Amino acid sequence: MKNGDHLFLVDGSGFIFRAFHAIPPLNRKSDGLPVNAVSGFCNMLWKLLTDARDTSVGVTPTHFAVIFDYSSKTFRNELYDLYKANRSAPPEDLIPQFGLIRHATRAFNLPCIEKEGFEADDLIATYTRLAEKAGASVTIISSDKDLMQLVTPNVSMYDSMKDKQISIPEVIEKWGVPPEKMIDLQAMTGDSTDNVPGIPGIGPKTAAQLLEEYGDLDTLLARAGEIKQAKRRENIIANADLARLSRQLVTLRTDTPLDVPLEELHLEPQDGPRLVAFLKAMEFTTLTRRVAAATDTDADVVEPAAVPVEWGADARGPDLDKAAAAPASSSAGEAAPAAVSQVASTGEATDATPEALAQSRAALFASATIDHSRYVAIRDLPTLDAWIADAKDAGLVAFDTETTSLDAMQAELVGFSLALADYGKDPSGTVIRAAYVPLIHKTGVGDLLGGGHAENQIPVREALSRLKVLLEDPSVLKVAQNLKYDYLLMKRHGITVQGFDDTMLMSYVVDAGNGTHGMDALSERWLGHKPLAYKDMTGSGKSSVTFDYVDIDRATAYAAEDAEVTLRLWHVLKPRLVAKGLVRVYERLERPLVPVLAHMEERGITIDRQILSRLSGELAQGAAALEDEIYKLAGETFTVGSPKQLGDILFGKMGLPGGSKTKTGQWSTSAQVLEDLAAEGHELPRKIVDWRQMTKLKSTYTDALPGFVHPETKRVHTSYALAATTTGRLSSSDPNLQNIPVRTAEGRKIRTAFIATSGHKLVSADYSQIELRVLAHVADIPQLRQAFADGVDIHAMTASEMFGVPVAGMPSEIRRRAKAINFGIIYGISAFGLANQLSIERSEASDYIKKYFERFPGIRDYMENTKAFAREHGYVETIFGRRAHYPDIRSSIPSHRAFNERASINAPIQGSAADIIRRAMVKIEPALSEAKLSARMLLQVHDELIFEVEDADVERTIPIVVSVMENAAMPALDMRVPLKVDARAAMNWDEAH
DNA sequence: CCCCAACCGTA
DNA sequence: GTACGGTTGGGGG
Repeated sequence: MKNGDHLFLVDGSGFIFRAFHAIPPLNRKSDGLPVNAVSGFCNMLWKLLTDARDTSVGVTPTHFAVIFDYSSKTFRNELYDLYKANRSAPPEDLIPQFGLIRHATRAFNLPCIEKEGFEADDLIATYTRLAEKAGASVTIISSDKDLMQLVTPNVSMYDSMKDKQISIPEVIEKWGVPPEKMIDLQAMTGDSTDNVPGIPGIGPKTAAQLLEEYGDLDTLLARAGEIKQAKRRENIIANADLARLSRQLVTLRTDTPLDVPLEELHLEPQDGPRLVAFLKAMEFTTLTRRVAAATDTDADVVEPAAVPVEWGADARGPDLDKAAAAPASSSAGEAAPAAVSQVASTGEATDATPEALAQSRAALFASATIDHSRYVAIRDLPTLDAWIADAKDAGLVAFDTETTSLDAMQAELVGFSLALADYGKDPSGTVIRAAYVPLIHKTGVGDLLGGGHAENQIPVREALSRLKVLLEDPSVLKVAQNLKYDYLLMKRHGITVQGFDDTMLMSYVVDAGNGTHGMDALSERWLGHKPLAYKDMTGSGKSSVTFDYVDIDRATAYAAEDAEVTLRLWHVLKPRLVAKGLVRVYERLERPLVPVLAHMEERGITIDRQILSRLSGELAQGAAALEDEIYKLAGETFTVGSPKQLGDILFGKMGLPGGSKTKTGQWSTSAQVLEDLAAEGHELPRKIVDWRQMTKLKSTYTDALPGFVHPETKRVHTSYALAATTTGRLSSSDPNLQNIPVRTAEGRKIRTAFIATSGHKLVSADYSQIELRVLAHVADIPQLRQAFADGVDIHAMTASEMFGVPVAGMPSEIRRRAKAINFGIIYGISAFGLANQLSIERSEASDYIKKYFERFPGIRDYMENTKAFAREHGYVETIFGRRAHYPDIRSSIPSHRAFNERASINAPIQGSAADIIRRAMVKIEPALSEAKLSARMLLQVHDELIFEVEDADVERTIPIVVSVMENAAMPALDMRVPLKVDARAAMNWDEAH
């Protein structure tokens, strides 16, 4: 080895642990062998061997080795028998991968180095110093802090998962000390994962500070008596020996006897067939293809290698070894003769009634095997036209799009898939066929530059013109999973889908509360089939590609399968909807909301970035100033945002009385606890509360929102989830516009940044007390009904009933308590919760509840009846018949049971209110267009709708919106309580609200 | 890279 | 005490 050479040393043992946790589970298709870490390892090696210059390492290796730990017992155990004693056994799925990774290393033609009695880190240290002495530079592929002591101007580390080089400045940035002081720092802080003791109470911050002051550990120990803080001084003096022992443990040995001399680490050329054989055995198709291409190997003629699998001490049996050696299954999708897959026959009778036919078809569609090899890619117009004609004949087609993004406003259409059922003479003759229409797939893989347009794809415009005819024909039922996404995407291409069903929403109506409603979950639940994973097509994380870079055969298997699964799910779910009497809920509260929400998302809302940027600056200044004061009060710097560190300061160092504990046993530092401490006159907690508010507003809102401004529309487009909650509420994300601050004056400033475009106003219309009104209706409480009919202050009325105080001149504290009780009722009240909310004794809260039930016995009846209903049926219902399931309501664990009881008391109230605003939303667009008004609905925040309205239309819009909302329950239901809506117009959301 | 815990914003 | 989603810190070993 000579000057200018570059040695790469991979910390194989470190990598495998980190990769195992960092990379999602990946199992070999043919036998389920876990291979996620092996996959990450192979991809990393390949990248370094071919592409190192393009990573942040920036150089090409001349020498290369992978280093492993030999076993857990090393010379360090002789120094300290507890070294690494608290390591638990590795996860079961990791065990076979240890051996596989060594096989992988050899398949890559790289030295695989380990030595009994030494850790990988010692071998790395020894090679590193030898290479350095020879004039070479070294890159250690690891992010382990234990190796940072090796960093010098010639030696750096590389975190391959973050593509981050770790040199001297990075070490200083992270630890506050240069690499040569890392040993002393680690000796002081210790390491709980390796069971290195260190000095108790000294963390990295303190250690760095002490090293800064005293230079090194020995000096510090010698002069420990000078330390001002009494506790710290005693600690260090008492534990000096532990620190010295720890230093021995963390010091890496640079004199490890080497079996493989440095010279033999010289990088040799790849053995293409050998590596391909290994990768084929692992069934890493993408990497196999890449390696085959780069090494000029014909992958088709290479047999998969026979790789033995070691399951460790408690092996799962030899059959896995056999399976491991078996050849990989052939890949799907090449020139299939026909796109048909036979639906399995269950021998069910074919009764003539529609219900019976549907039931027997449901069983058939649920029980077939899915065969990817039968899918076709449609790559010419005549074929597409034929499929569309067949879809029109059938009157039913499953439809799915493939795109470049989860964000429908930014996504580019890459292709689409269709699935059709030909029912045949009787159900057992039914066949499903599915096809994918690739539109803009590229050749080559995404991470190589360029990649041209793949051949034989129908031009997008032609395909869309044919698709438009199908999608806009209301007589053909389009079935999709999460149609809102595809609807919005198609709308952006000038296509308005008409005549559709959505399997996600069907599932949601049937099963809210019973698991999620994504396609993979539904497929497993109803079809017993696990569809191909999107991640397996595109990869994930930094190395992922967009779907247009997935090769067309694989894309066809994936996309056509999605359409087929959707079609099958529809056949299973539709009869269930009928059988449970939920068709009306689906058709009136779910399906019609798809276009309504898609339109709202497409419109978006304007935000004023200047306002946010100014607020951001103010918050940054405020937070920085508070930080200074916080450090001063704490007597040291620390990460204010870390509840753990904060807890140590407040309740350890400063000795303040701790309030509650979190479920992990940490002292809670919640706002409630800090407020209590502040009330006792402590300065620091108040500052923390203020700091938290400022940083919260900054990070969650003022900093984040501008990032959501769409590059073309210049507006913010949230995404509403229709099937995410158990109760029937919507949720909003990316960004969440349902949690924009309003309670504090500081927070409300953020709302001023939500503005109407010029010539327009924002109109906000919100239901007043809708949940209490629903409660008054469902529980039929005379006093509540009367109060709402009379329009009196409901909380004051409650207080008056309970405490005998007249409404006029009601003290605010009494009203506050009544208000908390009213909310508590809606939440399925408990004495514990009410006591917490009001900061009173539980016994006092109990008395309140008792009193409340005496005055409003109908509410106790409602709560008891609801619990009994939930226990009997496993679900509860809203006033419109929507169901929310609570499968754990019969749990034998009292706390779980109580939780489910409270939730099932809340669900009919929250859910009925959600149903009401859903009905309003469905009715509002037709009402506005009937009145020829320009108002456009933009946002929903559970009990509030926000519109953007031309100035001239504002006055006429408000009464229409109010009327639609107040009458939204009708005619389905005549409520015993009036609904009340307040509406206002202004330039921004803060003033309109 | 991903997940959890803690915290906090909304109705 | 209900229902959500987002951010940060910290762990994994």
